[in-house]
Amino acid sequence: MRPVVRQTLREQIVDELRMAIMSGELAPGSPVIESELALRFGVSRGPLREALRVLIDEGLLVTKAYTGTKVSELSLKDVNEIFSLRAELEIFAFRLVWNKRDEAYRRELTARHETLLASVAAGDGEASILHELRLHSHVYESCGHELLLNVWQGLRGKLQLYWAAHHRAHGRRGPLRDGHEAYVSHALGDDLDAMIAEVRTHMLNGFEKTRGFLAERDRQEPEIARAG
Amino acid sequence: MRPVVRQTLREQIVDELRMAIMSGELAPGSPVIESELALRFGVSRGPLREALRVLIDEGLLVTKAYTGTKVSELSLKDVNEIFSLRAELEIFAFRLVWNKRDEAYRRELTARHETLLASVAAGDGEASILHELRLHSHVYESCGHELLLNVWQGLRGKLQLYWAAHHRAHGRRGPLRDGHEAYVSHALGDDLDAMIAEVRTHMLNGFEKTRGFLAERDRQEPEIARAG
DNA sequence: TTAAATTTGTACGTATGTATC
DNA sequence: CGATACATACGTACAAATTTA
Repeated sequence: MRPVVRQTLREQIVDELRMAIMSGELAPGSPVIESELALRFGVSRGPLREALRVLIDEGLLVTKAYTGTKVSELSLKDVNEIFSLRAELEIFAFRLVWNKRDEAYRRELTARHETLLASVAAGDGEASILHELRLHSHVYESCGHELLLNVWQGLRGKLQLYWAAHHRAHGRRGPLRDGHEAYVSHALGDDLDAMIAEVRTHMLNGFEKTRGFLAERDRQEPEIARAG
Repeated sequence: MRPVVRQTLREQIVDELRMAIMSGELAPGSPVIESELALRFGVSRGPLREALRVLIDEGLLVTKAYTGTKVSELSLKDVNEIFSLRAELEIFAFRLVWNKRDEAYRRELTARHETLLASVAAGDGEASILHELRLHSHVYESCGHELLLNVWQGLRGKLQLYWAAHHRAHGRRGPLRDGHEAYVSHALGDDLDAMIAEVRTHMLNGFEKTRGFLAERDRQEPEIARAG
């Protein structure tokens, strides 16, 4: 017999909804109506409302009392703040892990990079997003600082939400590039200061690469021009 | 007439419960039974469960499915992680605000320090906890980084929960000291590197001051010795 | 195994605030 | 401005699932 799903309904709903949001299946700005979702998931409104509350607290949904709930839309300021804070957190994580790096650390980091390279080579944008985040997660998982890992996972969700939207908007046309050779080689090397500099450069690049897209998006839909 | 409380019941419950937890009225480890609370607050299970979910996500409550919920108990590792992460975040905040400090910044910082000094002089431990956290909050509020402020407020809640327990355990005996003269004077000064060094020292001191208490507590209650 | 305690889930109704016509 | 539609917010009552003693 199977383990019968040892999760509460709320937990299952949270997982499925989070997946749907972060994959872009539920696009940023989409209305999220609890009565509809309850029907779709085949559950009552109680556990569904609790699941929504979890995602609201995570920042993946935004809600206004008595009015409605929708998937978060990230502003340029949000993305800037995510990248700038990420730089500090990731540098801290590398400082913590630096002298504890062992063979397992190096193997796993290399493996994740190769997985990323494979998805990039295959032109799979969806997978590339996941694998890039998985590559960066490695240092947080390795540094032994649970609180830091938690904070990172909160940022990670919003980043993935943004990138999924980015990817959907730009389609899967065009070749992907990796851009993590320096990151990985420094993370395996012996120069901590160089690693720190690389993280700062990497985050700046990440922000610059994305600001153009957001600026364009906000120009195309300046105010939604009161159109329903 | 007053604005009639423009809050939902859930928001009111979250605020009141958070206050009760952080003030120590609900001690760490205390069981939290939703049917009891619903009765006490005079509300139904719906909004109460949603309020509990918010506090669980904040880390102030811990829960196990189908079993129960209780107020979080911080371990030595938790406190260590909070202080170490805090150092990084607060240094980042000072970097951001450093060249934007104006007269309002200096006035407010000085005012908060004087408020703290007053409560210390009055021997009011409860108030001193709040005012110390308020003093440290200032740089996060001033730096213009909303995400950073959010992360800090998450940490702040757990810190306050811990300190309230600390204060209750040690009683209000003994004189309090402030220890923020160097912090404030550097925060008003012109040497950013000195400020950064001071933050690191300050956090180390904060952790060292508290580790003794936690070690003692864990020695007194080693395993709760299967006593109900 | 049973029983108790607690959470978890369902169903349905009403109230309230918001937005829009 | 008023009326109305809509979605959330809240309440009650009951049933089911899970863990622990």
